[in-house]
Amino acid sequence: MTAPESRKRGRPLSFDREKALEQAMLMFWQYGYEATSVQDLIQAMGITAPSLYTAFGDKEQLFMEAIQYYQQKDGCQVDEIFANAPTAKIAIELYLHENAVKLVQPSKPHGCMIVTAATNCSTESSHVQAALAQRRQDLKNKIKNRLARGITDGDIQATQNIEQLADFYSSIAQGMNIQARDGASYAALQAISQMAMAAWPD
Amino acid sequence: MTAPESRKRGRPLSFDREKALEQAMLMFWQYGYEATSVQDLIQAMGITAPSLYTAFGDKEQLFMEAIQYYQQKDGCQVDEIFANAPTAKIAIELYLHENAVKLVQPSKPHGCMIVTAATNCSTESSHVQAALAQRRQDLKNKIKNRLARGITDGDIQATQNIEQLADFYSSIAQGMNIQARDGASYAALQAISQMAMAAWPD
DNA sequence: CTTATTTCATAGTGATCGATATGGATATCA
DNA sequence: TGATATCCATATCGATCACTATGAAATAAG
Repeated sequence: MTAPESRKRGRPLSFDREKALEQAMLMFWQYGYEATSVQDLIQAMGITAPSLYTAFGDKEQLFMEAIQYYQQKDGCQVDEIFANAPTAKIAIELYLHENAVKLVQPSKPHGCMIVTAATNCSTESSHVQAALAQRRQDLKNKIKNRLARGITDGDIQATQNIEQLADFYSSIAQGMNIQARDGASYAALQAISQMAMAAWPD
Repeated sequence: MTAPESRKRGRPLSFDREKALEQAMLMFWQYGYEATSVQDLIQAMGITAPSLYTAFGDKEQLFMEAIQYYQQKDGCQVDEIFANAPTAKIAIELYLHENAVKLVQPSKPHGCMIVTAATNCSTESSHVQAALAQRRQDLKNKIKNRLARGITDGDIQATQNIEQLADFYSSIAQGMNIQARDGASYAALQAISQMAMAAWPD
């Protein structure tokens, strides 16, 4: 039903759309949604304001695309980790480790964009804030689902409170995020995640 | 050496300075430093812009005063808790409990102002951001000192890694903060703090 | 070629940002 | 009383906010 991919008609883009998006992501990641001005963005992306608006819609749509790009490139690949881990405990352990790695990547902003990029928002950007909160909720649900699979697989006792465990370990990941923002090293983050695993109910 | 408290000369303030400060704190607490405009502030405080500037200096000084007011009125009284707790473990336990209470006070913004109010900042407000980071560091140091007292008192083994424990429990407190921001109940926060205590190295 | 389509660069939109100049109002002090 | 000091109300400052109108430049289609 879809028409065959035809060449676009008019003048072609004079910049790499993905590279521009990456630069925008880095700015949003470091400074957050509202604190990053369009002026900051076009400077980092190396394009002019009209180019930004024709290529990405507006600031909010650009941010949403940047979030998506972040999750693909610099976020934890939690689906893959959870699918491949043999037990729920190992799944959480691997996730927290991956989290520690991603929170302090060299020459990238420290911390997690999903947690950090829209915490201080005026009422006008409440949907942006809500969108990130939803992504955090999605992660917590994935944790919960992986724990439930642990019960099915038999490596978690059925009496365990899955909801509570999911709350705890997503809280751990978010606490590690603040620590990373405040300058914690990879080793310090890894120590936190190991201590958190000591609370696992064997 | 200081002169006796003399009545001020000119026209007196027509508003309650402390109540105005409290309203400013609530705005900053909910929306953060940069996302709260001076317009928002004077509306909440019930005063005009010139009154704000003569009474509080500028937006940044008002914010700093609001932070101080927050720590006195709505923050965890950690010094008192740590001083009175009989053991380091009980000290941390009581602190996390107090934290849960303060994070979801009814008819107040959820979460901790010190953690939340200046996470998304442009470069112009980097000193505000740094000031809050310093307060978070202060708290971690207080935790570390209380743990060190535990070694002195004999309720923590001297082989324990104090630094690592302090990192972990301040990380827990900050993770609980994000959860509270995202709508966690007091019961859920309390469950997180109890799970964190399960990681205590007895 | 002409025409249609899209992007580019320049310049500027109204709105809001934090902060203030001005002058009248209200207090204390002598 | 008059002098001094401080505050309040109005109006507004230049700068920046997100965003766009305009028209030239660059491509594809016919």
